[in-house]
Amino acid sequence: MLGEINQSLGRLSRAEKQVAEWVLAHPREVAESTVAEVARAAATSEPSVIRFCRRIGLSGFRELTRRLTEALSRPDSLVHRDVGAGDSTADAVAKVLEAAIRSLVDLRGQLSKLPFDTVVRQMVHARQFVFAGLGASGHVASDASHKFFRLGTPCTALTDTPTIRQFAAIAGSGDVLFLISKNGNAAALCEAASIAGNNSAMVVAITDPNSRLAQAAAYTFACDAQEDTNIYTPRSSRLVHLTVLDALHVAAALALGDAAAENLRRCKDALAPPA
Amino acid sequence: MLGEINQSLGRLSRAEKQVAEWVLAHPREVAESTVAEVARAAATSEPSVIRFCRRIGLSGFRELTRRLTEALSRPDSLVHRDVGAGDSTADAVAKVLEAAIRSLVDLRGQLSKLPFDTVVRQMVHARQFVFAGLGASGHVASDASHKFFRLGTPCTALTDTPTIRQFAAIAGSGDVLFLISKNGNAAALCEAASIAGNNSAMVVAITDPNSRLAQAAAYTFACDAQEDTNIYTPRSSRLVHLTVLDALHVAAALALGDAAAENLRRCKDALAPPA
DNA sequence: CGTAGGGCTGAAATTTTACTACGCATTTTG
DNA sequence: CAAAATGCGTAGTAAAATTTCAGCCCTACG
Repeated sequence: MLGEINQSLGRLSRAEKQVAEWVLAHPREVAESTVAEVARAAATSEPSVIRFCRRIGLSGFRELTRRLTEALSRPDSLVHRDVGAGDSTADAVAKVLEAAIRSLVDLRGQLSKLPFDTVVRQMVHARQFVFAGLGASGHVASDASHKFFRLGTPCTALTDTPTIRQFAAIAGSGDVLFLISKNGNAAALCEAASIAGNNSAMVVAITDPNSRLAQAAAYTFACDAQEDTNIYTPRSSRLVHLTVLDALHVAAALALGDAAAENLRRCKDALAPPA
Repeated sequence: MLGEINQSLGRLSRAEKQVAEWVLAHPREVAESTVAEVARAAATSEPSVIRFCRRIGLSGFRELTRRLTEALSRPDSLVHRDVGAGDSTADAVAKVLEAAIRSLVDLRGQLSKLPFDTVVRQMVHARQFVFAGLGASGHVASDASHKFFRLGTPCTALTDTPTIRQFAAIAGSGDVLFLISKNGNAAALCEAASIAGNNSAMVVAITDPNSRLAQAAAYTFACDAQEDTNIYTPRSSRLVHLTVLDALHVAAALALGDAAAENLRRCKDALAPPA
């Protein structure tokens, strides 16, 4: 849809082109707007908006909005563009959200390559889970710990370098160490991975597949760290990491069976006591 | 969407139920119809159609058609089923991911209703940002604080009840208090919202729109808390909250202009020093 | 058994929105 | 340089969405 508009840009007259450009730049807003609003936004008149719709082969404005909502509700049809200094609030918000959705859709496309099965199988017998991350990934680690402890297996989150180093030194068989990092080149994490691995702990990295950390870990959940040349780009990787851990959590709960289910139920009741 | 209608069937009156049933039976037709046509097809009057739309939480008929075309053009119109004890690891992982994507897509559908513009405009002049949340939302608050401080405005995260209470007591003009909660019925947060509001701080809630907290706050980012009857369901609300805050962060950065951009750039360099 | 009240309903009025007719202006062309 | 043509926006029209309001039915209570 948006592609077709782009293609016919050459055949349009001045006012129509103004409309087309606004539609291309703000499709989601247009999908919820009225003719008058679009006309004002494109600095032209209402008839020009209608004429634009006709020119690209639609029956009228109603069909334009319908087609746009259709096109935009396919999660995979997003055209990701970076946020720039000229963007309006609505533009920026929309772009951030689309980037977030896209990163999860990308993850979905790679699911079959991720070692969920293997890792979960080993988690069932673990003595404890340890989640380690620095900076933003530290929050992800805390969140994970906060979630996994409900399964009944002991959990900790480590969010600073010295503590992670110390844990790696005392890690042992039965310990599962999750190392979370966006681009996976923090030296402390890589060293921790090797050391803990040598101590026969199970080391799982959630990071970029081409990183040093990924090499050092026994298992890796590959989450491509798209380079952020743009200062405004938020770290969508956090979302991906959180979601991977969510999935691991659910899968582990299932693998652990009734005992874990019972623990989860009790946790739920503890928050909202049943009458 | 269709599921929500089905769910609220019980709460509808006779005429509204007729409309609901017609919509459920012929969603595709409704998406392209007018109010009059639907009224006639459902053997009722136009106002009843409108009332039906309002009753299920929409702003009017236009939004009903928009939502329907969205729902119908979604490639995975497979009904999301909860994770169950019989699921394989791969099934469970796929479902978790599907739910995560869906929650963000839903958020995107509601973007225009969220007060990004208003809130950002006031954030520009803020003296400090304070993010408060309990439990899992506490991690979201920490993450937000960790992110917003890069703009140059002072930031804190409060993640326990007594601290939140104390801050509300001393909050003042120029302070922006973000209260993050999944279902928004924690008493401490609600009280903090009122108290801080009375102290002329700006109170922004990121929570369920029907909650007490949403009432108590000056501005609300409505994130529907889909009830989790299922013990395995992870809290997708975290993802939504994080993403809302990501968007706010970027929008605020743009609104703050060059000074914020410069701060962001310096932060980036601090992590990866340029040669 | 009657009546007051509340809520539901649809006819009609109102407002909003999409679309059309027409004349002016600018460009195009012989 | 004149005549034609094309495109543009003002103003109007038709249609659609939404609100208003009076009647109705059902319930509650005297």
